[in-house]
Amino acid sequence: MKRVSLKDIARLAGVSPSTVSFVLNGKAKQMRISNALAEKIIEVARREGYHPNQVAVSLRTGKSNMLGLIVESMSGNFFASFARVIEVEAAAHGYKVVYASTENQQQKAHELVSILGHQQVDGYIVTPTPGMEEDIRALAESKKPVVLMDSYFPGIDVPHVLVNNYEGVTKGMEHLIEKGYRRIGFVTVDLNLVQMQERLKGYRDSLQKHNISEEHILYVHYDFERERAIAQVSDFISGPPGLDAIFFATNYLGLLGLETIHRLGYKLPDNLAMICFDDHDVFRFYPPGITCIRQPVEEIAKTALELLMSQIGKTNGVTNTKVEISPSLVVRGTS
Amino acid sequence: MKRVSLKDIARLAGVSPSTVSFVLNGKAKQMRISNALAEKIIEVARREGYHPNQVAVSLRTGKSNMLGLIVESMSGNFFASFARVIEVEAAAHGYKVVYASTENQQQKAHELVSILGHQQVDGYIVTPTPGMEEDIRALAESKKPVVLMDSYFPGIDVPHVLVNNYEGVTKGMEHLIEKGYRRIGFVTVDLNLVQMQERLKGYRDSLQKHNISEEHILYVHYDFERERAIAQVSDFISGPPGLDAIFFATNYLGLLGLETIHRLGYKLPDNLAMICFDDHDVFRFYPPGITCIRQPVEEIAKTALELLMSQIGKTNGVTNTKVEISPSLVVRGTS
DNA sequence: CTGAAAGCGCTTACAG
DNA sequence: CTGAAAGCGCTTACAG
Repeated sequence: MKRVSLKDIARLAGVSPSTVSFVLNGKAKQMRISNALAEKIIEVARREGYHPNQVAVSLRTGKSNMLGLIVESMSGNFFASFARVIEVEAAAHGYKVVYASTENQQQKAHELVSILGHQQVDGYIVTPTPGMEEDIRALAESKKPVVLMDSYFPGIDVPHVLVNNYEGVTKGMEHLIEKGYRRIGFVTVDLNLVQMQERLKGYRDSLQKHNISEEHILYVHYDFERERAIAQVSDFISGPPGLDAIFFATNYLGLLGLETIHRLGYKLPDNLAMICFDDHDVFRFYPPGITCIRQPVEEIAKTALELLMSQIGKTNGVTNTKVEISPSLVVRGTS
Repeated sequence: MKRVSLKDIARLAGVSPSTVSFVLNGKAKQMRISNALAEKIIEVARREGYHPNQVAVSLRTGKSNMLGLIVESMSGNFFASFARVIEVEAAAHGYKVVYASTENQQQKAHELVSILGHQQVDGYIVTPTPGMEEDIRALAESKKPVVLMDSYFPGIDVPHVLVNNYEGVTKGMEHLIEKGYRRIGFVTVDLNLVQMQERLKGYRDSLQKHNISEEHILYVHYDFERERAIAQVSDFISGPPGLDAIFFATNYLGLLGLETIHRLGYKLPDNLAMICFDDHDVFRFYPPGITCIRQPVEEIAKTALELLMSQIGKTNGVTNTKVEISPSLVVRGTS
């Protein structure tokens, strides 16, 4: 049951460990080792079921072949989809992924430092929360490969990839306006995040572009209880001024909208249109007919990983790259 | 920007690396190192921001302080909740968690072997799928700490923890019967999994116990397209024999039920009751009034981790332990 | 073409 | 009480 080591293979093949290492790492040619010998070594390794001890490799090379994925929360469909894509893509590059969720302010710093401190990962993909600014800065300054996603810090030069929030909202607004809606409410959250600002701007610019002067914005408080938020949303939907469409600026807000629909017994004000900026996959829980601005998670994830890989590849510092992915408009059909 | 090593600390403190190692690993007493010296060393380490290189520790000790969590799918609320609990609990024991999802048959074996082969994790928590039987057996035979959850293989002696499926279904059935429902349909999946068998048995035994002879079972085919499944479920709900209650045996089936509700425009047959074996958290997407048998994810996760830790602790072989957690009945209210 | 040797950063018997 | 030394399993200059 003992694991076979490189040395074992060397002994079995009658060569030195160095030779085995060269062959198994594809440097046979380069080291001008005869084909016959190389094949023999490979055969022995295969037969004995040899797998290099990655821990030893890591210690020796200083690379762990692991990536750290730090997200806000592990419960949530967005994370789930995201993580899966990252995992698959990373595997294609020969990397494994270690996850950490920040959940709350305190822990996040700890997690970061802990993983970082032990230098066990070769790079990071992070969904930053407002409190992480300094951690990210530290990471960037120590020249660690990092990619931010879903948000970023305007003051820090780190590559980031996110959905084009502005475009998403304007797309949705165009859709509504084209269908004749005019009294369009916008439900957002009172958090000072850059992506929220962009979404709000999209709403306002769209109205302005079409000469609609009525602006109806509901700011849901960041950390109210759910019930209170639902009450707010419910009032917003049902009360004056008699909106004919509602735009939910986030996934979570859309869910509050869904709950409101439930509460109202699925009896919405006549023809009320609902549209929502969707993370991912919550979509399918909405009733048919609801429109969503879908975040292209797969694309975001893939892009983030590419960005990270290119950083790891060159190792010579990090350039600030911003990639914005276009979201698409999807109408919840009956399938 | 160079990381400080143990040797650096030793030099700075004017002692040998061994002494530093002893002190930092809490073996000062045991090695009868003077308090003064120990404190000095600790102070130097703190000041220099020393963190041991875990890779080196792993190589030397043969322990990685990492756990492998292998699940069927990373997208899904069950995984998300589960993973979070495991992560937190593992951290409390000083372990990190590496995730891998099997998604499909081919990859799973690969993943397993790959992680296992590189001996990078100290133990495994696995949600087994039918095809993994041999992998699990191999793991168990090599005396690796493993805990199965959510399912298990009757033929393999590996500790496992799962919800008490039988109890869950009977609980739900009692609930329905008590409320006067008699024509209760059971929607299940035609997969030969031990937990499905137990759920079905719970349904049948409950009927029998109350002398209800009408058995209405819908077997939804394991890998049909979604539309076809929905059609089946829809027929089952609306068609003869005029069921007055439906029991969905899994989370996924419950979602098909939800979709059916959507399709029917929320107009269910009069007073039709729906009950569903819920993984986790999908619950909140259902309309109010629906009853769920809730899997206590947190408890399952914690138990699984405890089981794993105790195995890792003693290292002397694995005993077959089965832990069944009681699920609870929850009615989706308006909050 | 191939091997002996150093070294990645630790831990831990072993010898004072 | 404390230090010198071996060794975990690899990779990679270096020397033939």
